[in-house]
Amino acid sequence: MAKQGAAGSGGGASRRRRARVTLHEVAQEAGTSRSTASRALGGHGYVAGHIKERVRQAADRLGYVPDVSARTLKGRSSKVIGLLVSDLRNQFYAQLAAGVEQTLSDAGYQVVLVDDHGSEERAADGARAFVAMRADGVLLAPVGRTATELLAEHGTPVVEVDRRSGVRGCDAVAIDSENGARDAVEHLLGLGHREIAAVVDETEWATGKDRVKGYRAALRHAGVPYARRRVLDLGLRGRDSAAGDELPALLDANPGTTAVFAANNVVAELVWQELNRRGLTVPGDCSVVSFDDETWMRMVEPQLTAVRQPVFEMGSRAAALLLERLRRGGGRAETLILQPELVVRGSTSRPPQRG
Amino acid sequence: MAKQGAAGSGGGASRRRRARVTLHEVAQEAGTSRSTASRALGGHGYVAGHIKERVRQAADRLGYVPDVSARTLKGRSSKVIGLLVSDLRNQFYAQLAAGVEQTLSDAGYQVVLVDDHGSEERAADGARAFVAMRADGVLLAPVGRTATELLAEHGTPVVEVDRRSGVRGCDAVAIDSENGARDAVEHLLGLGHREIAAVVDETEWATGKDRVKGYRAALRHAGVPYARRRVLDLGLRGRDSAAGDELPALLDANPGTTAVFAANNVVAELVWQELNRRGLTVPGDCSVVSFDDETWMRMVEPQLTAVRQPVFEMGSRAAALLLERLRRGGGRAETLILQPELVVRGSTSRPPQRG
DNA sequence: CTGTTAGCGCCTTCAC
DNA sequence: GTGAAGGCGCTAACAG
Repeated sequence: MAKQGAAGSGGGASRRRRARVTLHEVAQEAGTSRSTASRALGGHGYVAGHIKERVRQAADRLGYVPDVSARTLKGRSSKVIGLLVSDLRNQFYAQLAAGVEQTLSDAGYQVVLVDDHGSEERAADGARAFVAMRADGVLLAPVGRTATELLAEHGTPVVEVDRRSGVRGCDAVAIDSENGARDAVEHLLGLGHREIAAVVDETEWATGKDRVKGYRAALRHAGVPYARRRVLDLGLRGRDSAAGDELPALLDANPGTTAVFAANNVVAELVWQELNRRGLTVPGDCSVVSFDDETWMRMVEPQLTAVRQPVFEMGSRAAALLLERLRRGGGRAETLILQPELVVRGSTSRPPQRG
Repeated sequence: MAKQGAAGSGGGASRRRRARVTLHEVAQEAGTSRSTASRALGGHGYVAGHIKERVRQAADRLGYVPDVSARTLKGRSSKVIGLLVSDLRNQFYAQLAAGVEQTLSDAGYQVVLVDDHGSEERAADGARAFVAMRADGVLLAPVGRTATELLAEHGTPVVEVDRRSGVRGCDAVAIDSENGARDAVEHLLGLGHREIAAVVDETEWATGKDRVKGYRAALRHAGVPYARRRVLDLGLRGRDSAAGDELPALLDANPGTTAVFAANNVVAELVWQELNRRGLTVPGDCSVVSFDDETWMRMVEPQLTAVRQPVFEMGSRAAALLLERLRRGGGRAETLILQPELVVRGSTSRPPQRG
């Protein structure tokens, strides 16, 4: 699989790390004291114009880059924000991270990324690392509550993204899952579907719970009876294993099913594949709606009807909220709810006529 | 789109950041000096067993977390590695980042993520930030050479991923693009195709250049003439705009085209959509091979024949190579070439018979 | 306007 | 075995 290639032009990697250029040397080069040099570069306090210029040039000439550790230690902000996601390979989190990164780097912050792979322990380790680095704040996408608590303990400002753990009221940004799910299911009901299955990942957090809530609300509102056996909770196992046989079992147990509501991109993928495997046509035999709209859903034929979540935006909004909190300091915790949007495409139609 | 939600349980976010617990306080609590406490926690030097225990407990009780800035300043490693990618929204880079993150966090390092959005300037800023943070090393995925040069200048170890800029021979990990492309095109030739179009993103870096090279090598080897007009270089514009009309123009100008080689996931997407738009069936009217295998390629019908790259692995290998370099210090620069693998699926078949 | 002084939190000699 | 002292690089007081 891998072979050792020819080495590069050589010698390069062997160059020893050069001694770092410090403010002291810049000052010497410019013929001033360190504090003056500091002021000249930092732009604070009084410095004569020509001196400032001289220092700047010296810094440039020497390739001076201020040392963040020293600055941070001195008590100023670290300009670091922690970002904890639970699976970067999932496009959802990748988009989220991209949104976060953009906003933060525009504001001059650095993003430290931790992927906990759904492990509460890794999440806690990440949180500790953020504290150790004196992160100015942290963004937390779904993980347990230990990380949140740990950070709260240390007084690090936290914004939760895509879920609300309810720990101390810290700030949060989330999608209106209940509403989105309700829209999706009402769309199916409006087309005439009555036996609608729901496939979920987890129902422990608000995210999953609310989607089921929305599903039930839509049914109730339409006077369609809710049946527990039509709801499958894969319990995060779906993420690793190939969902085993629970999904097939669901379909087998409910042969009358004419539509499936998939509560996120991971389960949508499983549903789509299972229907294909069975040779069922979509939407002819079975309609499908997904909560979350990924690339592949617009590439397949028919394209999937989906609840589009502004994921990138959610990331940048969360980052902005955190920055705002840093600026303002205290104050009431805020929760921002973003509305998703149902995009009707080809995977939903009227249910097949019963023979 | 967004509305202000109800505030949380209140007061939480307003808690002022508590004064950080320092080694000094731990020492006091344990009734020792700071140096002893330091040794006890660090596990270096001589400390009496019971004292060590006492210090540990004190630290626990107080929730002590050592300060990285101070440690870094003191001259020890920052335990930070920079990661620069050019587009986190692209699954390719997200996977790469995931691989990097996993390996580094397993090794106790923190990952600072910068997304330069293809801008050389942002890349340079990122590089400077890495230097400022005293990053122990940096991983660079495609960007110009300024970032690499800047880091080399400061003596920061760099591993280039998915491309080789050739700057000083720094370490690199890449996919064998030429071979992969050649495999893909030979597969098409083997099926009987003669008029094969190639669509590329860029030909400035080894990555794109080598894929075209592989394409040409396959043709040459099969004695099929190479025609410049069958090669389209979208020049990274494809990433932003909807590829404008260059792709349609390519197909119009080469009506005899029976197969397309798409040099990466971005162009593959464009090609797939364009063929669909034209109502051409795949592979009936036109075969398609993609370099890079994304989720959607296995969801569509027919599934795409693709050159699978071990992207996640490339990330973790690059990270491992960097760690190795940090351990060893100097030595010859190394380049690791990973072999991709052609996965034949449904989007390729024999060319249509000419009427 | 500029230089001197002090100290952020940690670790590492060096004496005891 | 343990404590005292110094300094990493920077900046905020304070003198001058």
